[in-house]
Amino acid sequence: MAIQDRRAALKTANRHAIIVAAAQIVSERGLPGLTADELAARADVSRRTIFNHFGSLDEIVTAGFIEAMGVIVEEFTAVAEATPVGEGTAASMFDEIAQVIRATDIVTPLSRMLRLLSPEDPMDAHQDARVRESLRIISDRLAAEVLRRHHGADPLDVNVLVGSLTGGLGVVALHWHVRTGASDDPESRAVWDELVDRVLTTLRDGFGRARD
Amino acid sequence: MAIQDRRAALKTANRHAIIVAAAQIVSERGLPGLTADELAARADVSRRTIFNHFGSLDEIVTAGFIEAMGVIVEEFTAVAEATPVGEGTAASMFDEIAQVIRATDIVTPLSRMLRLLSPEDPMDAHQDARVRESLRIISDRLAAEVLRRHHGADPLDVNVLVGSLTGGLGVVALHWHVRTGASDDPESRAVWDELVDRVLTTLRDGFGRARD
DNA sequence: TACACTAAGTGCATTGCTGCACTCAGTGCA
DNA sequence: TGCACTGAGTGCAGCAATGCACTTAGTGTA
Repeated sequence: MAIQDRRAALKTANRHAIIVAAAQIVSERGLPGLTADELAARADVSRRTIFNHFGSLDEIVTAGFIEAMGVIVEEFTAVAEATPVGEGTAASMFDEIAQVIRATDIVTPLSRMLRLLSPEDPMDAHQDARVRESLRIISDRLAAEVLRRHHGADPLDVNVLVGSLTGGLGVVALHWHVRTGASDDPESRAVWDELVDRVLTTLRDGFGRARD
Repeated sequence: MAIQDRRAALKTANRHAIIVAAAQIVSERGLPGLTADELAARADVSRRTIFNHFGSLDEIVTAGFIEAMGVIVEEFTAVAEATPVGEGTAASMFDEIAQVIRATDIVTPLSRMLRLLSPEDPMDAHQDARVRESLRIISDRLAAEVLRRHHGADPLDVNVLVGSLTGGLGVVALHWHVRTGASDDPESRAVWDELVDRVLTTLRDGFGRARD
């Protein structure tokens, strides 16, 4: 990692300041409360600078999303690395991933992320795309981790496994958002755990055995 | 006073940061301790920027001197404006100025200024020029204030009066520097007051009556 | 319905900062 | 005494931020 010169450092810092300021404003007032002028003032840059870094206000919100996403990925990685390697069967790989998912604090960053979405219509196409993108990132990361641990595993199997899991997680996330408003409190966390358990159990036992 | 745009504001702030940082470094290590690299780091600008603003390191020290000078002038002005106007005789004008001088906290800024000078040789020509310049500024300011208050006063009389006073003050300042190292503490302040009293008394009573 | 206003976004020129390479002067050491 | 090193200062080009004017789209009001 090369040492940044002052220019690169300033550019990076300003980009970050814009993202952070946007997230704060949206958090306080919602998306309609985000204006370029106020964002510039809060980020301590000129308005023109905002558009030097980003094509639109919407893009900044997405960048905030991706940053929060990065937090989840980091957590996943740390927990995954601390999770014992199993036998390499499909079931043991599933259990490893399930363990990682359960052991990772997803609610904190997810709550922050989902609050960046419009509260009125969490299911609209644009925001759905954001959630999908996030899940693709997580999926890739998890698959890479599993393949790293199990050299002999068939990549297709792994990707199907991981894809199914994260697909289920995506549904959970949106369902949880609708149900709890993505607030971060003991009740919403209980709901999250319950929903996660449900999906993990269903996927582990298979859909053919569901709801005996 | 026009509102500065961000560029002008940054330029001003950087210039000031350089001056302040230089004063700090010199205060801690003396003039030989001032290097462009360290100054840049402390002022949080690039080294090249320093020379965008100033022609030399020496010029920065002088700028710091002039800034401290500005503080003295401001104090003088404030105290002078709060001092009652006398009858307009030479004696009363002298007393007004003497009152201003006594009522003004000169030691604080002067201590800071003199510490910017080389501690080894406070009397060398280059630094002497700085002190002279400072006294000329004060002298001009005082003379202007006296003439403002006394429209009927002869400018020559006023300038002789003020010039003699500030000349005497200059000697006091350097003598005080040699004697106390320009440190700012109760002892050095007592020395300052004693020296000032001495000069004021001598000038008020005249040299012919000194040391009865 | 037309107009005025507001705010996002764009184009372009300017500004001050910055990086880099260089010169010069001073210093220390073999 | 010559050389290597260090640090102040200089020249020049590039960079990112900035200012400013403009366009476009959306909204509200008469």
